[in-house]
Amino acid sequence: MDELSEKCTCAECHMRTLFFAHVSKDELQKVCSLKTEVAYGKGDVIVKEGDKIGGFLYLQKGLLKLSRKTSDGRDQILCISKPFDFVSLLSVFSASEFNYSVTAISDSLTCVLDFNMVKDLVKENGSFALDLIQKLSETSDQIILNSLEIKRKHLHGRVAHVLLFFSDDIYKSAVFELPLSRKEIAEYIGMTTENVIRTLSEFRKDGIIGIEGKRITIIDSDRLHSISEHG
Amino acid sequence: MDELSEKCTCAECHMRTLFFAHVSKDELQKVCSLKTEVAYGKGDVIVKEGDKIGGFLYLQKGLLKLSRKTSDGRDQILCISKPFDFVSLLSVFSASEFNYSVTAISDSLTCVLDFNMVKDLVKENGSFALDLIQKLSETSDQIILNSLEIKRKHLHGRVAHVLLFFSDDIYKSAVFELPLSRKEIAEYIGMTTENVIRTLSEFRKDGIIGIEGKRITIIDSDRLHSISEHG
DNA sequence: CGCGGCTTTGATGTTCATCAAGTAAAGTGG
DNA sequence: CCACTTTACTTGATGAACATCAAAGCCGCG
Repeated sequence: MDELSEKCTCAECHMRTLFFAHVSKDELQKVCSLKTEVAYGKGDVIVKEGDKIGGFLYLQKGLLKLSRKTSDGRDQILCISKPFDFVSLLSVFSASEFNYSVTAISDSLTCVLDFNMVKDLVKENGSFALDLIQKLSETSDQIILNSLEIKRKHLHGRVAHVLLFFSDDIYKSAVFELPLSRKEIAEYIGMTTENVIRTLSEFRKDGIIGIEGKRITIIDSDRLHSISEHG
Repeated sequence: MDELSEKCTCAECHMRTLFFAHVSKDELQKVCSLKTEVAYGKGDVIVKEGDKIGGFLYLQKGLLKLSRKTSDGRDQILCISKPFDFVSLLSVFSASEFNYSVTAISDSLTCVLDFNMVKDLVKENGSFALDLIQKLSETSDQIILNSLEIKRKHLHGRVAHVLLFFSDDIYKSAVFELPLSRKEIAEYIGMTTENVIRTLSEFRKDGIIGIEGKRITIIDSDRLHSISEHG
């Protein structure tokens, strides 16, 4: 118990309420006894596409990107993941290797649990199994829906979409530091770097946003929402 | 037992090996006792976006499309689902309403289980829970990966991709009847109907495929694979 | 300090959506 | 069963959206 709370404050871990709501103290202790916390700096690769799936990965703090390499050597970003949101649940249960790479796009803290422990917990605790299924389902729903939304929009709409994602969903502030390079934004929404930059510049010229390097200020949020929605 | 095998031959149901591998005869009987089989004709709407999630739906025979309406009134098809593949697992566990519509694109037979029964089974049978999680995970992985593949391709590659999907994955034959209209293909791969037709015509002129209405013949499969892969 | 990667802008060409117009096929009501 | 309507399919012409190419400034880092 003491040892547990020394390693990390599992007792106060947000995972407990969200993910382990139906897990007893004893069960939690068992799972947490074999956990490892790892800190990553911005840009660090946490998982590489094709890596053997070892542990069950959970994001405590920070931001990650999930990406894969296309057969012609370019990168595609499938989603940006924040704590609570996606627990790198993708393909953990369906494959023996990761289908995607995971990279920290801001300083991050992960918690790695023993995969077999988690599997045992699923087997033994039906309520936890249901919670896990729900979380997994939500995660994929979100990715699929988001991907369809981006697909249906034109360049301007897509860039607006990304800006609003960071402003509304991640930072909850009109001013924020973009954690992605222009190139990464392009990889995320499926366009070229040049056109991302061009579109951002146009938004600036039209007084919709302010840009100082990576620092973005949303000036006319209504307008940006309208562009995101109707092109 | 007799009654069970009269309703449908649950004992031989393919679901049993794939999905219910770790479910006992008694458990299976309990779940199957409350099942309903429903047949649908081509074009029939099985589930409409926004419908309350009632049962746990499983495809026994046929082909379905999953689609949603965009805010500007167009349709987007997210995936084509065949038996075994996607068990309309999407959003069943994460939402109270369906996020997508489900429509039969060929004559189909579905099996509807009581959702609470399935949930109980998850709670009581840990091995089934793991099987379900794996299936769910595979399904979403497939959709996400497929969506990324389509996204990275140009028109020609996308059309080739769809043709090969039906030829290689679904019908396993060089000759087949397209179950989708040109318009639906367009909705699936994110382009206009006109350009789908134009691209098909070009493939025909180049001697890559044969077209008689909905009947497609893959003549030069290698070439089509190459187009799908490298544009 | 110089090299490589990120950023920016402009010019150019390609890809693709849109518009228009016509044919074929399939359902509908008298 | 046939005229009628609607829906699916097809082709061409045009312009808009977007990628590509080119060139230069900027910044961090060894």
